[in-house]
Amino acid sequence: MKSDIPVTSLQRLPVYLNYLKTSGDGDQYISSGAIARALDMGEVLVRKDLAYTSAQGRTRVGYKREELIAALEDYLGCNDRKNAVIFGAGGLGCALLSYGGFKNYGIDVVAAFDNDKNKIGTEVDGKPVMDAAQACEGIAALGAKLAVICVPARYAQSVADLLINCGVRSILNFAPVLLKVPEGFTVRNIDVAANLAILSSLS
Amino acid sequence: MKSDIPVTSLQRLPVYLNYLKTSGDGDQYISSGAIARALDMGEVLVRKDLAYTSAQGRTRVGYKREELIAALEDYLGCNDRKNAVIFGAGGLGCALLSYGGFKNYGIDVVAAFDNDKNKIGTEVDGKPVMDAAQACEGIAALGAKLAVICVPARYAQSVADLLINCGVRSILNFAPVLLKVPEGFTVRNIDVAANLAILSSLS
DNA sequence: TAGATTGTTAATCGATTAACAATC
DNA sequence: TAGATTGTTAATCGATTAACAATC
Repeated sequence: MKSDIPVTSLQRLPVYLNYLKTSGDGDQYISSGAIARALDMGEVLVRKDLAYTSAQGRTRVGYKREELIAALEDYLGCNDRKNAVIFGAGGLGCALLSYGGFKNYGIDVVAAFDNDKNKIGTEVDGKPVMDAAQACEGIAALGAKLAVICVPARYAQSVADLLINCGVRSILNFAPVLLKVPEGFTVRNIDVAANLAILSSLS
Repeated sequence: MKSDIPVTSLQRLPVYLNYLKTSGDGDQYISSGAIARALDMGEVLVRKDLAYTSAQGRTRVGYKREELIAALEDYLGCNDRKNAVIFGAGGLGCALLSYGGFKNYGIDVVAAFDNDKNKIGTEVDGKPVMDAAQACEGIAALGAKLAVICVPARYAQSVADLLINCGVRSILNFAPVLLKVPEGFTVRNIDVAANLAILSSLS
């Protein structure tokens, strides 16, 4: 969709958005310099990043706060409703089912899938845990194009294959394995344990 | 500790390690080219990354699998036992308390802290949820230098301030805010919702 | 030996930063 | 007007890739 923006820039846009949404100091305008200082970045970088969106700065005053938020939300697709499903209703999967933060980005996490008989049929935060064996029908019915993999590493690739088959386009993968997906599909990985290990190596 | 390695390289080391640990095909040796193909990377990059560790390749045959794993584990500090605590015993915090993946990196998640009276005194996977008001004593007693912040965004900075004060050196932060910490302390951020939003922007 | 592989030096590429003209 | 700010072009920096000598 946004093929021209570097991923590094794209990754910073939610940071700007979060900052802007939580830092209203009453002023209608905010400059790239003020954002840069608050987030400890270069101000040119901020302007470059913001230039990928439809945001228009005004010389002398900066960006209109409200417009900038709207431009970021628009660029990040926060106004498009998208359904996401979770695969694996363990601790992490259930935590994500009830996490409220996705709605800021227009994402509804609508269901989880699992193959544990004891979990199937239950609800978490009003969202159903469904039978993994019926995942394809479920995903199709829900129109989900986004999925989050929260199963143990050894099952992750087969879950990914299934998801790809069911019409999911993008996968957020918490399992510590590299998933192979066909051209045109997208995966992002979050390895929590590795992140903590990296952190501890750095200090 | 490892101030000379680029963070980009450091971030790939756990990927190599996971791959090596799960891909034993019986062969005693593995080449950088084989790793590169499996992980879809350049082979020179793999060799450069591995060269930061104590791994020694052998011309003609590649790296001895076992030695390479050992070198990566050593470099990443998997053999040093480190205690970590979780701040915030909500869904995510509890999921991390019972997540087994940290032990691969020598990290023991030993306790969580919360200020909810109903949670204090309970256990999750045999690990205690303790009173946030006693966090400093607890962290000192446990000798934890690593912490994971799983509280709502508006509390994250004050929790970080507390942690810094209690002797924590490194923080993994799941709250979507930029934490300010003094020089010499390290923070890594994981914003799950933003990751899903980025993913959906990419497709 | 010929071929496969490492490890290193040089070249390229991409992202960040610096410089600066334009604007109000 | 002078000063502050944007947006863009040029320079720098760092990471990745290409080239290649050394090795067995």
